[in-house]
Amino acid sequence: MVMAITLQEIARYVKLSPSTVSKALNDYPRVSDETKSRVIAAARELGYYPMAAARDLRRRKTNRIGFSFGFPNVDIGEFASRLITGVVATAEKAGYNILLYPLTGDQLQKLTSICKTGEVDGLLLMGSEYLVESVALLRREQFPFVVLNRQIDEPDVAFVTADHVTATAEAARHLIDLGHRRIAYIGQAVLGKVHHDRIAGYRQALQAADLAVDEGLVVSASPVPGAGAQLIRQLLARPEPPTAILAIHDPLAIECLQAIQALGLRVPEDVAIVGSDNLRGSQDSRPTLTTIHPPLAEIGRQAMAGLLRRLSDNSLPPTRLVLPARLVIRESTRGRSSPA
Amino acid sequence: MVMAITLQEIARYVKLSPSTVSKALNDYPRVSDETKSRVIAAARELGYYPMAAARDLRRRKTNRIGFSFGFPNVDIGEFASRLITGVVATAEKAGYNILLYPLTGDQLQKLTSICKTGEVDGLLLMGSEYLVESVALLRREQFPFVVLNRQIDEPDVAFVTADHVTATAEAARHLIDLGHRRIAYIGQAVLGKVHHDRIAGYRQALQAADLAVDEGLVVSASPVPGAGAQLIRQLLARPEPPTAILAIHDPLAIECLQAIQALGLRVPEDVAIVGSDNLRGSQDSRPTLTTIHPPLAEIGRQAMAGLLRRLSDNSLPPTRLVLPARLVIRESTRGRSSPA
DNA sequence: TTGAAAGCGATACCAC
DNA sequence: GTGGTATCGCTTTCAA
Repeated sequence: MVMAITLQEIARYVKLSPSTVSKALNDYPRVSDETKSRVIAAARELGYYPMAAARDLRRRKTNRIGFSFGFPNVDIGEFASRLITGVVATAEKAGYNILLYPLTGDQLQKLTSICKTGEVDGLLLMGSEYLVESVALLRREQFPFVVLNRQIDEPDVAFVTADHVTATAEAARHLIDLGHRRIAYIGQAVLGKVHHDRIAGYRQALQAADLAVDEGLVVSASPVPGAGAQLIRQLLARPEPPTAILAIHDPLAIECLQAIQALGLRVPEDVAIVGSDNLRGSQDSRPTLTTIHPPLAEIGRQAMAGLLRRLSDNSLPPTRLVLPARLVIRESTRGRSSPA
Repeated sequence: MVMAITLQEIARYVKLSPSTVSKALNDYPRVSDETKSRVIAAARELGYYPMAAARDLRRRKTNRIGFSFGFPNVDIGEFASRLITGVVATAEKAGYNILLYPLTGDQLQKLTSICKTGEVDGLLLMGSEYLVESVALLRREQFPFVVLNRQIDEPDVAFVTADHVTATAEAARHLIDLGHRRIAYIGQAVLGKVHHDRIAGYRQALQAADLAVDEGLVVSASPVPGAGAQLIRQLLARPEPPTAILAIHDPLAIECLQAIQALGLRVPEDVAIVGSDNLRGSQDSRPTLTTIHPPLAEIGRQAMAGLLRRLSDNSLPPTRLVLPARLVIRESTRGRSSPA
């Protein structure tokens, strides 16, 4: 890697002091137009780019934002990549770059180090098992951060998420409108708040329709393959089996769907099913899957924008956003139609 | 963000010079064990983490690796995220972090700046429209990099990719073994070398089976939705329509599959179809999709490992790896079976 | 084995 | 409007 040009050399080249050159390049107010253009020309000519480390050290600012996520537990699946896509788009426009922080091992220690090394100016935090402790830590360190896809109670914590409660209620109501009376909810307790939000939405819709909640129909699957299929078999073996299933995310929904079909039942005629997240697979399954679509890229964009706002003026109130999620109705509830 | 502890303060605290403290923390040879442990204890006690910018400046090394990708053209879909997952896993173990570089606008200028700002020690380059120019530029700058998922001719350029030629030949042979004689190839010319590699594999398999290549069956779709369906209709309207399709990637294959079904034909009975990349959707389609599985996470791991090797000793020969891709046979060629 | 001092490359304060 | 100089926090000779 060939030695790069420094600001000093530009200064010598144009016969000006380094400080003036710096000012010219950084568009300071009191530099003559002529000087400015001469310096800029020289910089371009010599192929000058300021060395990041030196600049960061002096400015105490890196123009980098961290994106943290559980790993390999959470890993960079389609879900995270949709978030990142939005994050990157907004960051890019503002001249920021994204540094990936997989949180393995001692997550809290990792976070501490992120705060103290000053490698990034702020952090986007994806829900992990230690979200509560992580939030507490970052708050204590007064490190700028925004939580992705989780709602946080503490009023000074910034977050951007989808409205899981309302979306789930809407999904349940959709099923109720179709005549379903025994609707099961299959969640994953490991998903924490999202899990509870969905249950809340589920209850809300049933109550609004004057339907009693059968607690035996509200279940949690462990996050291992096959757990959903197992639960489906148990649910459908009940004396009064459900006629519809709400699953906490699409892969689980598709696993359920296939388990239902394996039992010789038809979807949606015998059992209807709704997933969540609108992952690619939900369009490709047969029947295609009705699912909740959370605007993940938009969550990423808004979270990034909120973080940038906070960095530019930390007296601004924290960004606390619950974006609407919409229900995408497909064949798994509505009945088959001709392929789209 | 609360002011962090510096090495100076540790030094004062343990009544040693900053240089000694630095050496103790960085595990230098000639520091007494007692001093070392005292310093380490103090650092832990005071919650010291070295400031990244200062360290990077002095060391001329950041322990960061860039991951560049076309954006939004390429964007961070499932494909890129599988690569990144491997990259991150390997980087993490070696104490490196990944910085995302979406290449928008003037890609070559972006690359130049990546080289010269010294923000990262090396670069993983995902194929983009300007891959050839990008490679030339990085070579000229003598910046350490490895190309992902593309084979590069210049012998000193490092890359890690899957064997598209052999994999495509294997897929074609699979179809031939099933009795197919008129096999179409639907690619996307924008994918450059991969596109040509697949065609080469396709020809190779046909020739090996003494089948003539009907050039009318080798087509390229533009990368817009619906382009594949359009081509399918044209191909199937020919006097001698193909009985099997090789598509360059799964989304295109699924689009074709659905277009075939929309014409009232059955897959695989009337037309068989093979995709590539083994994306999630390929398991969920009906029928499920036979597809080529490139070991993307492994490509990411190997590329990262190769880059690290090069950074530790740049006299080592460049990592040039073509990893085997395997054919995953599912219902779209084999015929339906009971759901897995 | 420890310490003093130089310096990495930029920015920012304060004179002029 | 321009320049001198200190400084950001750390590593790294070199001398003791």
